Amino acid sequence: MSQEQELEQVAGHVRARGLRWTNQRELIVRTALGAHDHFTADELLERCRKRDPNVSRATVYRTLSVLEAAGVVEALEAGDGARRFEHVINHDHHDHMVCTACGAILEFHDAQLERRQEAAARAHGFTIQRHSLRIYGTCSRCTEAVRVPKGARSR
Amino acid sequence: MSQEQELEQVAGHVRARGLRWTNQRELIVRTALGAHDHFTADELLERCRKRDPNVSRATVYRTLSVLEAAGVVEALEAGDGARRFEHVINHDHHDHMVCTACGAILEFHDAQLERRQEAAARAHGFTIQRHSLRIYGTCSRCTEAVRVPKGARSR
DNA sequence: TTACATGCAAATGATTTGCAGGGAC
DNA sequence: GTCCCTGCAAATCATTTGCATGTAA
Repeated sequence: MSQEQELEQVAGHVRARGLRWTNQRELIVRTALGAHDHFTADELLERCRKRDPNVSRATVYRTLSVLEAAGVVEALEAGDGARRFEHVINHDHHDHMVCTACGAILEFHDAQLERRQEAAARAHGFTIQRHSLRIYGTCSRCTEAVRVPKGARSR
Repeated sequence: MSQEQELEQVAGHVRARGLRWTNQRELIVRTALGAHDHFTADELLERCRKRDPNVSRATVYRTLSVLEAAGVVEALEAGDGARRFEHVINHDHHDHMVCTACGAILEFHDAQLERRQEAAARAHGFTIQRHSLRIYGTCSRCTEAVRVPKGARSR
């Protein structure tokens, strides 16, 4: 699915909620869809401002709320101060491994893991809406750098 | 293990790091060990102040950092604004289900789930330090309340 | 004696909000 | 025309920090 089609899809979600589809929202969504990383609200603001320096920080935050409620983006706590977002439109669900050495975020998916979670929830009479699994540790590069500090480069 | 013994153990951890064991720290640790819930820094402060109204908020935050580094408490993001803590001294590791309706936090443990996570990490060359799994949804009581709203009580 | 700890108040940083004007539908 | 949206600045809220003083070890 092209990004233009995704944009239309998001516009639909927004309008379906009786909300307005504005230039700012289009710019913000376009920028978010174009991001291939886990960005903070502030990073998104900076990227939007390269196209339109007048977008306000408040609008970015407000739009992120709308998008989160509409299931267009998801937040994850990476451990640094701010929340990070990723767009999940037409993306399969995945979990994250966060490298505490270099900050890298790896995405991974394990069907069996998902099933165990569902089973655990069921066993407690709990109805799952969503879940958040983050594994903290060191990525292969950073683990290697500690073990063999020869060619180790910082950060 | 009695709480007094746990207290001694924590005091040992703190002293082992070359840090001081003060009256404030004892009060804070005693209060944290006596808590059977997932408390915020501010809630802990309030509870401490019932015994000694002079404890400062800064000291509670600073002590929580020390305790977290020493592995005495662990933080979890419950989704509401503030971080919540629980003491994990002599407690087995567990994950959490957070009820988005009433705010209840259920603890659960699933050995197979843990093993799958380790396997996933291994497959990516990732070295695990710790992990955080939270399942959001509605607890059995709240799910029931929606399904059979007869005796439903608001919250 | 010497670091480390404490209380207070001020600083920080992310996020939210009140308000007056603008724009989507 | 009616509500919703936007930008701005100010407000919030959790958490951190500078500093002078206190105190474990």
